[in-house]
Amino acid sequence: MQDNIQEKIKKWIAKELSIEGDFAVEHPKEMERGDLAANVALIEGKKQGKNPRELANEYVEKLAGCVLPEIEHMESAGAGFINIFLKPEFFADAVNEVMKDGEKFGENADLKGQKIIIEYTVCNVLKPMHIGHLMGNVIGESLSRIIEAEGAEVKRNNYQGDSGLHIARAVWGIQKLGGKIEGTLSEKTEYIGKAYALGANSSEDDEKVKEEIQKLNKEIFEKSNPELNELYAWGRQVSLDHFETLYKKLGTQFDYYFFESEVTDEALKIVSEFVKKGLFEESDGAVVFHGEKFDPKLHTRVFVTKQGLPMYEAKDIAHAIRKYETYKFDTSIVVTASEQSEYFKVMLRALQEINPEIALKIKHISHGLLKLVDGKMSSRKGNVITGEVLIDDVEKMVMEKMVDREMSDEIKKEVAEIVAIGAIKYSILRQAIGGDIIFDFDKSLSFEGDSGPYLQYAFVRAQSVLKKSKLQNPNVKIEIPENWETVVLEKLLARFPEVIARAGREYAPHHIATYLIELAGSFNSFYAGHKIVDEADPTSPYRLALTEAFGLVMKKGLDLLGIKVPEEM
RNA sequence: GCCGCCAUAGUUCAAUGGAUAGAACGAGGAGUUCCUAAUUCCUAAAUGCAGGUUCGAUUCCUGCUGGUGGCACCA
Repeated sequence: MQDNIQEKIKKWIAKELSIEGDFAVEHPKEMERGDLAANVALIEGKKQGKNPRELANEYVEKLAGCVLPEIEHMESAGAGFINIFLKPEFFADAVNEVMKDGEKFGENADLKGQKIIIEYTVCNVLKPMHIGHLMGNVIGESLSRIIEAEGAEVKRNNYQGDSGLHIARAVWGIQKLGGKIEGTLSEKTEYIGKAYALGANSSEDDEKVKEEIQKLNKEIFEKSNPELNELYAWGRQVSLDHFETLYKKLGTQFDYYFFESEVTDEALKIVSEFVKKGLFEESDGAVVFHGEKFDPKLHTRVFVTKQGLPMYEAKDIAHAIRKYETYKFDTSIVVTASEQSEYFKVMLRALQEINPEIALKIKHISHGLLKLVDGKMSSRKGNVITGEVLIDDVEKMVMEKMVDREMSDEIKKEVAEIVAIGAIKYSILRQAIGGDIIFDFDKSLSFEGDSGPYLQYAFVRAQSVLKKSKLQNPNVKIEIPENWETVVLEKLLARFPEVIARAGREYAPHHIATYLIELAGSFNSFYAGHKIVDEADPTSPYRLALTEAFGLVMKKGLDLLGIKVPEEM
C-alpha cells in the first residue's frame, strides 16, 4: 500500500538493525535528496556515543544486502541521514491506484464511526453578512469535507443569532427610517444594514437612545408589543432568505439550523438552577460567572443582565446541551472568529461544571479576522464589504479576463462564478486558519501564481489534453515506459493521502492548498516540457495516464477545499 | 493593569526539532511553427532583539520590543 510505505520502511530498518523504532522516516524537504529519509543514525549515534555520519555509512552497508522491493537505493548524507530512493515502479503503482480509486483516492478511515458536528457561519440576523462571515463559512465547509474524507459522519450546523441587543438596534433603526419597505431581497437587506448601523451609531454616544433601545430589547424579548413583533419577524425573514442565497452560491448545505431565540428560556432556567448551586453569583443586579475562580487565566463574565435577559454566554450553554440532545456527537467543532477565543474558554469552563461530558467534547477553532488594508470592518461604522458585493465584484473581474474566449455568454457566466468563488475561497484557505487575513482587493484576489484560478487552470489544461487524446488514442494503458525517469508530478501524486491525513489531524485545510499549488506547478512544468499527446512517442500513453491521475487528484483536492472546477476557462 | 494570539524576502503567505528556510506578487532577464501564455524557465531578496534547552531551534522555554484580540450587562 502506498500510504504505508514510511511505516513499512521504518519497521524494516528497526528489524534489520535490531534497534528500537524511536526514529522517523520522513520526506526530505527537497526531493533531490531522496524520496524518504531516516534519522536513525542521528538518534542511535547519540545513544551510543558514536559519530552519526559514520554510523549512517555503517547502516547503509548493513541494509544494502537485503533491500525491500520498493527501494531503488540508499545513501548516507548530511549530518547522518539515510536517504532512500524508491523505484519508478513504486510511483507508477501510485498512478495506477489513483486511476483505480478515482475520486476516492486519498481518503482514509481514521475517523470511521465518529459522529462529528461542525458549527460554522454563526450569523446574526438583522446585521449585514460581511466578508468576515464568508471566512467562517469557507473554513467550516472545507473542514467538514476533510473530516468526511477521514470517514467520519459529519453534520453541518448553523447557529443563528436571532435574539439579543443587535436586534433591538436594528429594529430601532427601521422605525426611524420609516418601517418596512418593498423591493428586491438585496434592497431590503441593504436597508436593514443601514438601519442597524443607524441604531448602533446613535446609541453609541447618546444615553437617551441607548435607553430606548434597551427598552425595545426587553419588549422584543417578551414579545409584548405586536408592532415590534411584526418588524422583527419581517427583518428576520429577510436576513434568513438573504443568507440562504449566499450559502447556495458558496456551496454549503446545513443539516441543522439552530436559533438563539429557541433556547433563551432554557438558558434562564439553567442559570437560575446553578445560581442555587453557587456556580453563578449575583453582582450589581446581574448574574455572573467568576471564571478566575476556576482558572487564573479566565475572567468574569455576565450571563444574565440586570434586566433579566440571557446573554450570549447563557444561551450558548443551553445551545450546547440541546445540540447534544439532538445529535449525540463524539466531537462538536465550533468555528468562530478569534475575538471570541477568550470568551469561549470561560463559557466552556462554566459548561464543564454543568455538564462535563458535553463540555469536553466541544472544540473551538478560531479563524482570525479579515481586515481591510485601511483597518477593521465594522457593521456599526457601516464600512463593511458584504459577501454578496465581493462575489459580484470578483465575478466582474473574471468576466473581463475572459472577453476573448470563444464561449457562449451563458457558459461564460457559469465559469466566472466558479472561478470567482474559487479565487475567494482559495485566498482564505491558503493560509493557516488562526491568522488574520489582510484583504487587499487588487492584490489578494490575484488570478495568477498562488491562487485558486491557477489550480483550476491547471485542471482545465489537463482535461483539454485528455479530450484530444480520446480522439487519437482511445486505449490508454498505464504501463511505465522503459527507461522512464520519474517526474516530480508522480512523486507528489503518491503523497496525496498523507496530505489529507495531516490536514484532518491538524484541522488545517491550508496543507491541502499548499500541496495543490505544488502539484499544479509540477503538472504545468510537465506540460510545458513535453508534448503529452504524440503518437510517435512511446511514452505518450503513460504521460496521458499521469495527466488523468493529476486531474483526478486536483479535482478531489479542490473539492476538499469546497472549490469547484470548470470544464474550460 | 491582567490574560490570550502573532512577529519569516519590498509585500502576502509556507516550512511534521533536522541537511542549502519554500512559494507567489512585485523587480530584472528569457521562452510559443507544439495539447488554452490565467503558463513555463533563470536571477536578486528574509527567520524582530537577548538569553536558555538540544548533537541540531523558524519550530520548545524565559525576558524584551512591536502589533493585535479579550477583560460586566454586545454577539
